[in-house]
Order: sequence, then structure tokens, then C-alpha cells
Amino acid sequence: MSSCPSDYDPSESSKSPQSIWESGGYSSPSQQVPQLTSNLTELSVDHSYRYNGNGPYLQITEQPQKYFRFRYVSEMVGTHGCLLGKSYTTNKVKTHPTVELVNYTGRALIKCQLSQNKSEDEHPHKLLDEQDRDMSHHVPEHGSYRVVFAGMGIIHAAKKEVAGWLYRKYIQQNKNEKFNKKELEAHCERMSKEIDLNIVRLKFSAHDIDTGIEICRPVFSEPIYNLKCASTNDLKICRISRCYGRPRGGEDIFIFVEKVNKKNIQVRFFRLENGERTWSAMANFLLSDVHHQYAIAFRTPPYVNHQISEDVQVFIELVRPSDGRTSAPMEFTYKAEQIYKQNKKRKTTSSYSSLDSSSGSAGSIKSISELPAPVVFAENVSFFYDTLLILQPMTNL
Amino acid sequence: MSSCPSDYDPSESSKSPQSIWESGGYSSPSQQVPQLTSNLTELSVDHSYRYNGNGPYLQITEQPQKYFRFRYVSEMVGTHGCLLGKSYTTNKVKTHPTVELVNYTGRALIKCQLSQNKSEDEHPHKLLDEQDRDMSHHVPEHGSYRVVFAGMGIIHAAKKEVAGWLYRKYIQQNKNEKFNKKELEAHCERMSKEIDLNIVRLKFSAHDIDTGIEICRPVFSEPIYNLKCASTNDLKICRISRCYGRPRGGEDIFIFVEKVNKKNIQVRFFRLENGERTWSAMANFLLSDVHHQYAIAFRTPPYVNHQISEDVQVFIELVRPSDGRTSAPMEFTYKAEQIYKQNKKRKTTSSYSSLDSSSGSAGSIKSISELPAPVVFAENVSFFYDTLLILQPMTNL
DNA sequence: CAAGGGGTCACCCCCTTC
DNA sequence: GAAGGGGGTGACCCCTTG
Repeated sequence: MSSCPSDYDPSESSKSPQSIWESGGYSSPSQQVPQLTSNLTELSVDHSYRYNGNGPYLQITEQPQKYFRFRYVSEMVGTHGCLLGKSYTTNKVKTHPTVELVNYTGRALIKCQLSQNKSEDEHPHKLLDEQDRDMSHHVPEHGSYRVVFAGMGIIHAAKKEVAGWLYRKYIQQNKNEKFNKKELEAHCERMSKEIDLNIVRLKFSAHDIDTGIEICRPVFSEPIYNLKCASTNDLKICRISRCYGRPRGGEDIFIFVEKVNKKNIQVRFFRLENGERTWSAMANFLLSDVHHQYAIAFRTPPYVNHQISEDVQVFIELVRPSDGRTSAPMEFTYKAEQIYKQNKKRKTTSSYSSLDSSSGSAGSIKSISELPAPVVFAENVSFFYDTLLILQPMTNL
Repeated sequence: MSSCPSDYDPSESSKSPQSIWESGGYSSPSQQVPQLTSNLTELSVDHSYRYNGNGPYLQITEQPQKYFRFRYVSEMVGTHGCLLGKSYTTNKVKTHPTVELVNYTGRALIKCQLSQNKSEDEHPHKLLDEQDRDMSHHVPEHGSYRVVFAGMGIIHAAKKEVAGWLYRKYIQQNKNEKFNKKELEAHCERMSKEIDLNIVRLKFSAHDIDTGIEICRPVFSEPIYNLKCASTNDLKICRISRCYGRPRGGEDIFIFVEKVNKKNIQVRFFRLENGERTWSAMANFLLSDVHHQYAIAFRTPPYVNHQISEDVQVFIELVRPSDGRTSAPMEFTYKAEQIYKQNKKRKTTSSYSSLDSSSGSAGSIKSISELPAPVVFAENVSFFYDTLLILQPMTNL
């Protein structure tokens, strides 16, 4: 297994408790390939595709995009775009998941199916290709073993259908065995809860065109996450109420974010120097500061050094503890305070505790060029140069 | 009708296109009262309850609360609280909708049903009282004609069931008539769309205990709005990113709000002097500034006078154009700018157009006591007195 | 139309307080 | 536990833009 030449190594991912019920066989009702085996532990036909150094193998040359919206059948009235290739995210040229059969000369059938993420078992969701078939398989053209899977969609199975689907699958694969109906139902019910309906992988397999026997081990794509789910979606900071602050921290910032789970979200500040994170700190907020999954009010963390003599550019990102995933970072600047800028190192701590008198400003911004690029509101800038009116007379006193 | 002594006047509210299908009769399957009439235009039995100056009448002595969450049957597993009286919102003493039969001496049956808002027709939603019956009716104790309706809930009918409900209602009320099935279905389908499922009224009626005949005109409560609906719910500003700004406006503020509809929401600034709104202005924002129904980023409007010499306390409120309803106001302060405070009235307009150099502060706050009470974040205050550090050295130059 | 989105309906749970 | 709320989720239904 570890000798598989694919760049994706699924070796750590076949420990699902599902295996005994799912087995390794394919159960598509509409496929030409006969039922291969109903017991994965035997691996009786699997010997043929053990990679031996120069045998045929499948290679994914274009991974699918990482995030995609899984659609319910009821949403399939029109079209909503298909699964694109990963490189589309960077270059704007549309690609599609692509697989290549290497070291093979005969005719072959390349199939694509949905697999679970934590195991290699079939996923209850369905692939929908352009022709509205529920399973997608392509014959490579003569001479080329590269197959582009264009026009695929991921059809979200209804949650409550999953247990029944597992049950029927088991019955069909174990026709001769006897079983306790109640027990099997309960088991399928439990198993259905183990399947993550918001992550799938593409499983590509190559088959002899006549016998249907697998030519080599199947390959699995990188996981595809459901774009419309708060636990797997893309994290994003959409807007920020201000993108500068004092090194001492403790200031309130409001951010607008894409759907998050209040119990599974953090806001991290970090500094990047030569590509390395030299400092990081979590922003402070309570569960109740997460407003309906779409906005967060938090307190800025203090920077490592409160007495910086120059502005420090840092970044803010969302972090989802459950999977460690982070959002694209937003820029944030810790503004050097005037007294430290001018090398006045006098102690000022005592004045912090005074509440009764103060004059206020939002920071100590000396020049518009020090400000981070206005990532969200270009108009925010007006906020700064307008205050010229106020401070000029004062400094001229 | 206008001579009805009830403090609620429903005279403008019986113009629904539903009338011909719904008619004025009651169609509860479990009631003792026989079908009265199937044609409201006749009003054949209605003469009995025409108020003639000293006849009996019904009077609502406690209106129902204005906002209440309508629950689906599926949500009725436990209990989720019942419909309270309107005065509960102000005093914290629990009351319930209450009605009184005046100028009557015999025994009577007082019933409560749900009616639509724009017409007096029955509402597809159901009343659920303590005993889980789908209709509520109380007999007044001897000597007292005041009835307290406690323990009622409003059961939300499924939207797709409404057309069928209308259809069955019509069939039952017009047993002898012949009709075109297709046409009637289409009509009911259309009619069902006219019923607002997020507003109901309570309809109280008084009946002779033996004959079931109505003793007087029924009374209708003030409308009750579904608390969980973005077009009828309570508007609320939950949080604000800052509650002060410059008189010229144009500053960005983020607010967290309860569910709003982006096409049906405005942010209004206004000034209150001796209880009168002496100034008001709408904040500026685009549809895209409303973030997923729960947050709004807007630009402050300029105050009527840019050159105020003293801080001006105003208010911010949400406004829903569709029904004119507003949220509780939040305090906001237009801070007088330093130059005008010190009576320096020199022209400074030319410097507005300069972009290349500026030094900034958020305003010209001179004293913490000028700040509005911290409505949301008490800790916001630290923001101000901390800046003491920055400005003090500058003004002392 | 295609390709993306966002909102909504019902329903399902989860908290708090006693 | 019940009572009295509240928030989140699956499935579905729309709407913008080109």
C-alpha cells in the first residue's frame, strides 16, 4: 500500500468501523461491472492491482477544488456549476478533476465514484455528471490515458436516508447470509452517524473493459468540503471595524465573518517575519460575542512588546480548532505610541488607572502611508485625513 | 360598527378577498355551535349582536403580547411558554389576554379563536391551550363576566397545508353547491398566498350557552406578530462598534442586529428635544452592507450643523419600511470639534481636499464625562482614557 | 439560460432557571 | 426533572449576475 506511486497516501485512512458493512465492492445498480467481492478482508481480486514497481497505476493530475457546495436533489432543477479543478482557485483557467492511467496499454474503463473521507468506503452522496446519471465512468480515448471528469456535481443525500441506504447495501451484498433485522437496523442507524456528510473524496478506478476487473489500485483525491456547512466551509473575515490599534491591546473590534460555529472558532493575531510566525496571540471573546454565526466582537490581544517605537504590521485570522483550518489573514497594525516613538521612556503606568479625565483619539497615526492597505473599506481613509482639521491647530499652539 | 364600544376598532379590516371562501361562520369540527351561515354578506344572524346603545358587548381588558413565537406542532414536545398579556412587557407581573362581557346577565360561553389580521376570517394557525385542545373556550363563572385566557399557544400551520385547509373548509361549508374542482383548487392555492402566516389576532366571541348564538359582536385583539420572522419580529440593535462621531458624518459604524431583511431595513439617526424629533437623517449603506441578516455596516449621516460648539446627543434606531416599525434607540453623540468649541470660526474647507498628509484621531473628545453612557460595552471606556498618553505630550508642546 | 448565491421553512435541538 | 425560552440544522426555495 505504501508503495503506491500516487502522490496521495491514503494509508492512514482505512480504519472506519463501517468496513464490515460496506465492504470493498461497488454497489451501483446501473453499472456494467459485476459485483466483485463482498468481503474486503479477503482481497481475493485485489492481488491484480498490487503495485509491483512497473505495473499500471492511476495518478491524479488535477485534484478537485477543495470547497464545493453539495446540492440536494431538489436543488437540481437548473444547473449550479460543476466540480472544478484545484488549480482553478489560483489561475483563473477552468480545469476539472483529471486522472491518468500510467504503464498500461490495453483498453480500459476509468470510473469515478464518491468515497468517504476517513475510510475508502462508498459515500452515501451521489455523483451527478452532465448526463444526469448517478454514476460517472469514462472510457479513455485510444492512445491517451488521461481522463478529464468535467460536469460532475455532488448530490447531497438526505441525512435520514443514510441508515436505510446502508441497510439495503448490506442486504444486497450479503444475500445468502442470515441476520437479525432489528440488530442490523440498529447497527446501520449507528453507522450512519459516523459518516461525515460534509466531506467526500473522489475515488478513481481503472477496469478492464471486458471483464470489469480492476487494473490497479484505485486512487483517492484530496478531500472535498461542503461549502455550505459551518464545520467544513471556508473561513473568511469579510469586514473589520478597524485595522489598527495600540500595542497594549484590549480594544474592541467587530468583524463580519462567513458562517462560523460559536463553539468552534478563534481569532488569532500573528506576526510574520521572513515567512515565519514569530509571534501569535488569541483575541479574547466570549461565546456570546459571536453574533448569530456571522459576526464576532472581540478584544485585541496585547502585542508582545507594549513599548514599540515603530508600528508593527501583524495579521488576524480565524482559526477553527476542530480541524485547524484558518481563514485568509487580514492586516492589522499595532501603532507605536507617541511617547515611545520619541524615545521618551518615562513610566506612565499610573495614568492608566485614572478614569476621571482624558482626552481621546483612536490611536497615534502620524501619516496615511503608515496605514495598512484598506482591505475592506477604501473609504475608511477619509476617516484619517479628515482629522487633520482637528489636530493641526492643536500642534500649532 | 363604528358604534361598537370596544376600544379596538376593526372597521378598516374586513376587505379580504378571502371572504367568499371563508365566510363568517365557524368551522371548528369540535364545537357545539351549529354552522351559522355560509354567507357573510347576508349577516342573517348577525343582527342579534348589533350594538344598540345598551346591549351586551365584549371588551378586551388585557391585550395579548405583541410579539410571540409561533411554534410548529413538531416543536410542541415540551412546553415553551404561553401567550401573555401586553402589560407584562412593562410591569413584570404575568398577565394573560383577558376579555369581559358587559351588559349581560344570563349564562354565556366565551370563546377564543385565531383570526387573520387583514380580515375577520379564521386563521389557518391553531390555538393550543393547556389541555392540548385545538380550540379554546371558557364559560364565565357565575357573577363574573371577565375571562382570563391563560396557557394558550399559537401553533404554526405548515405553509403547504394552507391551500388544502381552505379547500376542505369551503367544501364543508358549501356541501350542496357544485363546483369545479380544478378551479377551486387553483383559487385556494392563490388565496393561501394572501394569508399572512406571521400575524394573527385573537377573536373573542360570546355565545348563548344553550343555543350557541352569538350574544354580541365578537371583538378582535391587537395583532400578534411572530417573533421568529424577519418581517414581523422585534427590531433590535444588539451592539454598536462606536457610539460617538464627528458632526460631518461619513464614518463607518458596524452594528449587530437581530434578524433583518436587507431589502427592508433602514438606520435612522434622530434628535429628541422635549420629546419631539427635531432632526432626523438616514444612515447610508448598500444592500451588500447588510451582512447575512444579522449585521450592518453603515456610514454616519452628517448632523444638521457641522460646526456644533457642544456635543449633541442623538439616537440611532432601526426602521422597517414595510410596517414602519422601529427598534429601541441606541444613544449616539456627535462630538463638537475642537476648533468650533473654542469659537474659532475660520474657514477650513480647503484642507478637506488634501489627501497626501494627515495626522489622525477619531474625534475631539475632551472629557470622558462627555461620552454617552456605555450602552453595550462598558469596557469601551478604556479606549478613551488610554489615549491620554498620546495627546498629552502633543498639546503640551 | 448557466453559474453562483442567499434566504426560508420546518424542524431539531440547546440553554437557562426553578 | 419541568417550564420557558433560545439558537442551529437540514432540506428546500429563491435571487442575482453574466
